[in-house]
Amino acid sequence: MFLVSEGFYLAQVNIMLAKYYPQEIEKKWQQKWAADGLYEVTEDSTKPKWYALTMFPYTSGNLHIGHWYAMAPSDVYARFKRMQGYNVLHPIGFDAFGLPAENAAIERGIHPAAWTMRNIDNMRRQLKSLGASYDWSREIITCLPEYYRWTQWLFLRLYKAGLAYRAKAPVNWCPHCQTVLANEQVVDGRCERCGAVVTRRDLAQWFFRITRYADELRQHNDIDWPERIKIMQRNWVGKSVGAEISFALDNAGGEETEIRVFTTRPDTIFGVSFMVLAPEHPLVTKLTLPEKRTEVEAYITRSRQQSEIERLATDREKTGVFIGAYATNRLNGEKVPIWIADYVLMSYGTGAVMGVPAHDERDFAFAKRYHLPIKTVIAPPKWSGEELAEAYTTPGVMVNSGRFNGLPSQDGGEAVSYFLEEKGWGKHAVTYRLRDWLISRQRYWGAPIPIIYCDRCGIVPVPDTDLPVLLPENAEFKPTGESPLKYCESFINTTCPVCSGPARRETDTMDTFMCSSWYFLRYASPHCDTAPFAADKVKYWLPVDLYTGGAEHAVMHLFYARFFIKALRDMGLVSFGEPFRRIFNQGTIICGHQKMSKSRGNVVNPDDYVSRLGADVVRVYLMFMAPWEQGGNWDDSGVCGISRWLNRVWGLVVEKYDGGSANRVEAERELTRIIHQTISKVTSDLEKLRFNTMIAALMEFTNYLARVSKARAVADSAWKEAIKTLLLLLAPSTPHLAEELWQRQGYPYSIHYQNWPGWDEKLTRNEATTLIIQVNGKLRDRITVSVSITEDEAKRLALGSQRVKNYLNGREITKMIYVPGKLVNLVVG
RNA sequence: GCCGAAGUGGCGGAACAGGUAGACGCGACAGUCUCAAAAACUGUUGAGGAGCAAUCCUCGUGUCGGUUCGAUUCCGACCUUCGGCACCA
Repeated sequence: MFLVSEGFYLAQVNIMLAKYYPQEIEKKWQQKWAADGLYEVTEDSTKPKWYALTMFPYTSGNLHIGHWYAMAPSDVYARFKRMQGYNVLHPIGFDAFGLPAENAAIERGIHPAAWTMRNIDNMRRQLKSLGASYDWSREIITCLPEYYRWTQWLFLRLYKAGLAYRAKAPVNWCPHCQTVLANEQVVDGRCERCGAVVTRRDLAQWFFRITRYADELRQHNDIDWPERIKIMQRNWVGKSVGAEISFALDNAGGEETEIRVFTTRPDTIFGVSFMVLAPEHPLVTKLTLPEKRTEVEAYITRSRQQSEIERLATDREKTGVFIGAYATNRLNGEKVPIWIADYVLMSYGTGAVMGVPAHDERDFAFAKRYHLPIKTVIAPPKWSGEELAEAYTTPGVMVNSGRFNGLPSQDGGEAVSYFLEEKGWGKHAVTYRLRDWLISRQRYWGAPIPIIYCDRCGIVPVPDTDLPVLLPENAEFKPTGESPLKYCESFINTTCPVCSGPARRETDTMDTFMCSSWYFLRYASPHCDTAPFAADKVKYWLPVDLYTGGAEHAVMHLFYARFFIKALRDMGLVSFGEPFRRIFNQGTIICGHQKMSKSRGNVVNPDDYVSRLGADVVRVYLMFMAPWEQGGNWDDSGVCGISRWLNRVWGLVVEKYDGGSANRVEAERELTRIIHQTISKVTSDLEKLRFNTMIAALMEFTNYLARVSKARAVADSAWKEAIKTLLLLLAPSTPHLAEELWQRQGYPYSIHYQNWPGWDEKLTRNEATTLIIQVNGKLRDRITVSVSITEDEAKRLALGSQRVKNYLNGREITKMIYVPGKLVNLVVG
């Protein structure tokens, strides 16, 4: 190890030039790059653009090695693209509003703004030490008024486009965070942030009409996204195609005449033997017979008390209550009993289902439990009229279905739907699982919703000219279950922009996912003060070419951002419909084969390694330990291996090479071949984001060069060319080391704007190869041959091999397989 | 339960349009240097076996089958791990 104590370093200072001392060169180059604005970019129509974006970090205080894992390889790729001649936008910023900051600030008794800004200072210092090629002049911080002014502006655009509305609805309430949550932030009935069990509340809240884009959000046309994320988004939208069907009510004197249900299986309508309403369904109180009232009300109370988790448990036995009323299946005139059961959800479809026990597992279980009739109307293959042992849910042929008998399920469903439409008893229908996005939060640390309530004028949007609606600094922000802004008199009291009468401000703040739904647009013109973004700059830079980050945002950030862009497109504010052309999810980094966590005490702090070993070493190690998408295990001795390697690289370049001028054709031809092979391998690995094998190729190249150096095998000029290539290939991965050695070799500043080396395919080809000789598929001999060997020659060599003869034992060869230039397989009986 | 990804030396991982399994690195062992240690450098390192030796043989990519001249790679079943979905009518 080159690790040295400070004292030792000072004593050895006279030999420093010969040693790799990353701390020194890294600081030096970082300062120079910053002073020169090396990575600051402007629009340039002469170059192709590349927008390389890494998900911006949340301002939690300290960047851990997981952040590095997200940022180092993506920076390597951005640098690679820059050397390939792209005009690369590689920005960074901070996602700064939100609950964790607020909670942490409360715990520590300081203001969230102070806490957040202090964290940003530290994180900025950490990020700079990584040596990433960020354009710091474009830094954005979402909690500053100059940013959230435009978040509010965008809220108002959505409001004016009819995409933001206020409604009273049962919403998810996190009792720990003391705020409502969007559906996307509830995971298995628990708060996505803190894990508390979520309860229901009826509150008037602001929603975004994301459901209007349900169909488009299911499609991922012309974008290169991980299959996993596309599937999650599609599942989240949850599109179901089927029919909405009306069942007749004939309760004498009642005003209600029908129950509407949604089904994906209109072909099973003749199998309906009961109806089920959600306990919260508005018809329940109207239809329940007096003698059933007590029992029904008790059931409703019980299901209300149940938590989401209990209600969502799938292995629970189905329960329900008959309410005493009947509905009529208009297709066959049958009267069926109406039940309520909590397996039917008010929030989906019409909140009512038709019970077809023969062809639905849930209905089957329910019918068995309450002894309801099970009537087969879709015949399984080879069915001969016997009772079904379990629900038959796959397609079949319609039976016991009157005029529809004999139709296969698919066609039958269509036929039934058309028939219903004809009669006015129903229609084709599509239902989505996706709900509108609830964006109100009853917490302090967020952008205020720019809305004013006036007794005379009602809901009045804040005029653009009055933006931003500033978050008051002096508010008491401890959570109470209501927005802290409610108690801030100076904030809440205002005048109506329409009638100038006294009015009150909306006191809720916005979900922080709103801030991150458009930040990638802001980077194009981060200081624009007349609009959230300058249209021409967005036109130049967007969409993002490669967006990298964790997979945990599949149905939150990535989903919301897509919605935003589609809405902005429809308002004419942007000209594209997808924000991110390609998405790549890196894996998770662990330590000691366990997830890193403060409680386990296994959190790896990059600062320690950067100060001891250098940022270049950390960058390379993160890339080398495993494929990027897989994540990996942080290992202290592994990182030392990288240190050793970079030391050897340093030595190889700095040491005097004296190869004379002798003409050594063979060795130089081999060197040329290996250089070209390495360029080819490194380039294609980088394109595929296969950083681990890219580094391995560079290590092999270094090992090879070490042998060449030791043998003084090639002339000085050839050696110089080899070293030049090595440095260029290293530049994206080890920017400081490469820049330093580049300068020492006398090349012009900066290596990071040099052209990426090209290669000649012809020169990568080997002259000799190893021919594999097999007998019955087992390796028996290897012979070095020319790559241009003919089939006959290869077979002759195979048959001539003494080792092969030992195996043949005089047996007859029945077949010979030849793979050109690679292998001969002799098959014997 | 359903869908998806993955199981390779002591460890992280290479190699898969089917064709030399274990690149590269870590660790370990041995050596050089040193009074010694660290660092650095050099060599060995899948398992088992034969030989003084150079060498050679057998087995080996989660398990069991199949296809094939040949399977880590393709097919089928199963086991394990990790993700995602899960009363959505």
